[in-house]
Amino acid sequence: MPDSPFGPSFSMLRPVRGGNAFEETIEHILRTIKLGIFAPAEKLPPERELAEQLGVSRATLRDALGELQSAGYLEVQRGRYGGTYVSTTAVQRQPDQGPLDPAEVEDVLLFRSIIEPAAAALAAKADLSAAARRHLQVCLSEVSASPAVGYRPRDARFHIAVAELSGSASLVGAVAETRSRLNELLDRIPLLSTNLEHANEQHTEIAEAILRGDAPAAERATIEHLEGTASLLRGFLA
Amino acid sequence: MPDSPFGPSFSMLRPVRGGNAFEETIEHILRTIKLGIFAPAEKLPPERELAEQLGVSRATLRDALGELQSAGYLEVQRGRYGGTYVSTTAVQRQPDQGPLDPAEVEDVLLFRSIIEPAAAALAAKADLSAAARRHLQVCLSEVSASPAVGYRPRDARFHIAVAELSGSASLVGAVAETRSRLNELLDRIPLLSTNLEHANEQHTEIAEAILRGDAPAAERATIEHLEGTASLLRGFLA
DNA sequence: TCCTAAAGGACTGTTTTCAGTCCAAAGTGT
DNA sequence: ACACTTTGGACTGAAAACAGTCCTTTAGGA
Repeated sequence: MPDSPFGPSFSMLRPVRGGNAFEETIEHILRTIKLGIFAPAEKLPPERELAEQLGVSRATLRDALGELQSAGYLEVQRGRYGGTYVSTTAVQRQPDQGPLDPAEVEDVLLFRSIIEPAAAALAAKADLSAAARRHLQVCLSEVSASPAVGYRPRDARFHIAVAELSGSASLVGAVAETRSRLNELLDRIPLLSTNLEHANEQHTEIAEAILRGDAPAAERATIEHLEGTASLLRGFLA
Repeated sequence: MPDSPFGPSFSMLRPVRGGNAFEETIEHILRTIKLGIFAPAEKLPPERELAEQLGVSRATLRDALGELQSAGYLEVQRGRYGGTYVSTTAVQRQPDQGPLDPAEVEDVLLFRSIIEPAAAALAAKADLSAAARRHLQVCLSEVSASPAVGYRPRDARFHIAVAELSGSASLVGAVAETRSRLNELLDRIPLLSTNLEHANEQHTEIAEAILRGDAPAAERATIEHLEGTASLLRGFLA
């Protein structure tokens, strides 16, 4: 079995784990915030519960929460009916002005262009409950009404909502994970308001196609929408 | 933001890590063997190197290797030019006769039906090097020539090879991971030799379509091939 | 024949992570 | 007012995982 460009390497040299539990926990929570899974002012589960869900000890979780708190992402209230809340005053993110890695950009865009249209098509084919339809509409209206500040998490939330309607847990995971990688890249380029308008129109088109059960249209609209992000991102490669 | 069927739950309650480093390492190495990434009689990298690649300490890695050794998966030779080798005498796997989880079966099959045809189509569109073409042919001939014992790893290897030709690292990862989940399911049902013949024909069809750059044919052949596995597996759900 | 290099084997002390326990704060209801 | 409950906060001892060091085996070459 040759080793040069193929061979064992690719899946073997991959680290078994991302890092230590402390850092991984910070990353994980930060990601859920940036993906809009926890919106500002929303309450996280109690520490004991969250620790169990994340599979880390409460001590480790608390270290992570403490870090995020002092970084301004979380606010904590003690006592009964207290808890940990996502900070409403969005953390001022200074654009991470590292250069974009072209290979990473292409990889994310390509993978995304495979799974997201498929998710949209599946969602359109699915037999959606009333709650599901409402969920999509809520996410759509929230992203449409969003100002530039705080747009990205709501955008991500919408795309994940589409994946959720597909009914495939693996797809949801893949879309969320890929979106997270995409966010890292988008954080390095400016947010243009003309893009937002286009995006909002396309989001509406996708949602409508899904709600009326038109799978090909949902797929096509998603492909078009992704192309917008793709060319935007590619434009900043040069 | 409602919580009932959607909401935060899905990505938050996911454990940050799979378990302890020791068990994760065992799982990881075992998976690479079952995926055919390391073939029997093949030598693993030296412990020091492997430990670094996997991101675990050498002590932990050694614990895992020791476990796999006493389980019969690995054989160890000391001294210069020694090393850790994949056991040639395949471990007699008693069929894990737990019942199949229908939700898991459907999830794996659905996700697979999205990414593998896409990977095949991309591979066909790609501008393949001579080494790449040869790699695919080698994997094809190895799986075609394989007896029933040891078929699964070579089958997996072929599918992963296709994904590798797509040139998308994320796709390779997704295919490998999904295949690993599929293997768990396939281990619970018997291996029928008529299926092998069909599978071999379809593998050939896929490989030929890719090599002549016929993306639609590669995609179609892959879809057909996956349907075979899908109906086989669904047949055992009842 | 002996030396050397490359590999696995074994040990040690430190850091991280854990499970478990108890404390402190702050609403709610009687 | 008071007790109760739910939450975060703090501590402790044990276990896991780590990095680093040294030992042992073995084949090839001087």
